[in-house]
Amino acid sequence: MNNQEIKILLLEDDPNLGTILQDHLIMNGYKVILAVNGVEGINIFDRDNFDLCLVDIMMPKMDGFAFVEKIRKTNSEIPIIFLTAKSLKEDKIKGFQIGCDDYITKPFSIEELLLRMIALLKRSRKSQNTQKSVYQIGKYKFDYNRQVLLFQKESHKLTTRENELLHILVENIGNVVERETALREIWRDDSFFAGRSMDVFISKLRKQLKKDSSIEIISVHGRGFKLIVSA
Amino acid sequence: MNNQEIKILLLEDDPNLGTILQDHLIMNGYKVILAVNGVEGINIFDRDNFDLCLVDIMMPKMDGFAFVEKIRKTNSEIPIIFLTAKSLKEDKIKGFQIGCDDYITKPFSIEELLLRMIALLKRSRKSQNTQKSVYQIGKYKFDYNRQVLLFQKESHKLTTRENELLHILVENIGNVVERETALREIWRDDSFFAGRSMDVFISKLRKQLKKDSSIEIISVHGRGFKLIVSA
DNA sequence: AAGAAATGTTAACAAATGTTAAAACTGTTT
DNA sequence: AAACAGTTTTAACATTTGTTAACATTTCTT
Repeated sequence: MNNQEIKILLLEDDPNLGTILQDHLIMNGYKVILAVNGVEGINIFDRDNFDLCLVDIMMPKMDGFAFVEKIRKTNSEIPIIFLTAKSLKEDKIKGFQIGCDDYITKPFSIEELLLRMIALLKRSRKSQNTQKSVYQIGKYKFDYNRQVLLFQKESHKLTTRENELLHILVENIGNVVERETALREIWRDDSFFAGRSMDVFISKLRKQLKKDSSIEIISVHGRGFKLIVSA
Repeated sequence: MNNQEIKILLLEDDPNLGTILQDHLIMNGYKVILAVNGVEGINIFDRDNFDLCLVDIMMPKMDGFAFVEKIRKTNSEIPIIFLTAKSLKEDKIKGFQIGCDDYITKPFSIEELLLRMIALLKRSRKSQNTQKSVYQIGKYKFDYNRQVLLFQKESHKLTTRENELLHILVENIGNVVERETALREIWRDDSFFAGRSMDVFISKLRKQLKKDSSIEIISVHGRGFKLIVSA
């Protein structure tokens, strides 16, 4: 799939920022429709088929939250990135995030926005594929879709976090998974506490993979973790 | 590695679908050999060196599973994508997946197939990189991936910094590693203090390599360090 | 030879990670 | 609404790792 086919709905009431963003995104190969408030956004959204929404929260007539609330009723899948002013409480945004969502605080660089868009699009495309993915990890089998870890004949259920974390590790087997990358992808939040939470799950995974001593989750100080399976 | 070098064995008994797939894949730069059943597949597979197999499950003479079972006996690494009819139980396929495998349900788009192929090829190439990282340093063995230093039967864990520093030294064994090079690569910072930190780790490595007196980390005043193993 | 700069070494401290358990949260049942 | 079972987060404490400071020694410069 190519960028040229990806259609973005951009909701931004500030005409300056709006057109600048639109220009940059178009330069990067996306199709972008700009709406200046929630009401207009809804109309446009219903008439077309978008792959991603960029939504400013503070807008006249209908704000970002109201907009998202509306479209979520008919479409629970489309990834949304909120554009927020710094002042806004993070709590509120987090409460609003559903499924494939993320948020980014103004002012932000266009590069950062692009990175997050790519991550979200990749993820949402993945989730469309109902199939896929049994991995061999040493003597274990890991079934990502079913969230189970198999050792010989014994199967063990993984929790959501365990499953996601093991998935990102195994997808990058032999390579370092940066803390920040994992936190962004799984926790959508790279705060201090999210980081500690991740450490807890690393510890849990290590326990669950203990039956094969050739498997190790190595911590790379200051960067992250890497999963290795030695010969 | 380039697409032009990637050789694919395609097993598909339906001549229509078979040649369509072959054409599309060739247009995308792959080399593709088409076989119409398992028996023929085995013969071709044994005579050549493929990077990926696309295997239809339902085939006359020898079906996809039987084919894979055969080739897995001699080659446990090559990635395989099963092409399956919708009716088939997912259980059976999943049970079959080992290591770098995936499957895709007919009908599928060529784009989706290409995406999965790329993902698998990337992963299998990575797992190749994972393996070669053990260096002999005098009487020691140094395993960069596992971050361990082995002397006779005793293994000693290295910290991340020790590991990185020893790695850059051993990769340039006999040659000077410039201070600045190491600092930029490992510390990502060539300030005064980072430099002192590096000196500390050089000191630590010297201690850990003391058991073999033919190993030396020589300091080259004003430039950096070099690792040498005499005789 | 004397002073300056670079390196060697050790130890104190700061920061990151490992681990366990309690608290908070979620969804479900009663 | 209370009780619950399962999951995740937060807190606390232990341990490991990395940085900085201090002082010793070596090397270079003049």
